[in-house]
Amino acid sequence: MKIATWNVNSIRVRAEQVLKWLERSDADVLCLQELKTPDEEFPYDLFGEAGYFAAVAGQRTYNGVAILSKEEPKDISRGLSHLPSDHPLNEQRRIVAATIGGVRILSAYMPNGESLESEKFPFKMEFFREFRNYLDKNHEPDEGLCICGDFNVAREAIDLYNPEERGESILVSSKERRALEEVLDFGLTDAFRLHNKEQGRYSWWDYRGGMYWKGKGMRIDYLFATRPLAKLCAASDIDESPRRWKRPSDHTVVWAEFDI
DNA sequence: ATGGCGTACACCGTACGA
Repeated sequence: MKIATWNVNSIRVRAEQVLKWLERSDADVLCLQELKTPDEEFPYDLFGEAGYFAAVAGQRTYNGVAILSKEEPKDISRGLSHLPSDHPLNEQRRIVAATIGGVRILSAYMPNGESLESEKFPFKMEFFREFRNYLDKNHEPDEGLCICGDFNVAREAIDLYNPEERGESILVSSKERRALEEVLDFGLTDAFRLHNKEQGRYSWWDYRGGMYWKGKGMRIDYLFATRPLAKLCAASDIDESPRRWKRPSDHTVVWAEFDI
């Protein structure tokens, strides 16, 4: 089972690229973030014709997440379901979960936070805390659970190009890193790092200044697996090729292959 | 990198992303 994740920065703009990547990769599951599109405008038919079901939690203009899968998704859940649906953390469509081929899959788009001083920063921290609570209330670490998405945090110095200059700033601050590690402490393994130990492997590059072509990016998109699932991870990587296509998303694809 | 790009919605600019 090949599982992947991709922040597409508008599904309406990137639909043909998603199709192209699915055809090339033959992925069984693709988690998507930043659809920027309401449910009724999601291109269900395009992916349906290619043999993929879609579990969608869409929203106009901002956010929006989905899971594409060859097998029909079961028990679809939207948002941080341990909180009320009208809770402030559930106003933005950032979480969708479904069971596919016996594996619980989660597509997550964590808040950016803007800056450490921004009023959006406490929202980011609260979202991380409640994300961990969601895991504790809905899952056990011995289950087959795969959490995919854009976490908007670079885990370590090797996950960004300029760790010294950046110091304590958004996406790399000790507060954000601690919040992400608390999510991982549920019992999750970073699937990319199982098979790739080197520094300088990124999943996002700023559009401005041609940062991709300068090799200056960050690893902020992840595929996390519970231990029993991680043991079955035969391969994983970041596929940079979509970042070189015409009119690309600023993020690229992270994927992992499991022997199931 | 932080005016430098891209997307959405609307309007001919503003909000937001990371």
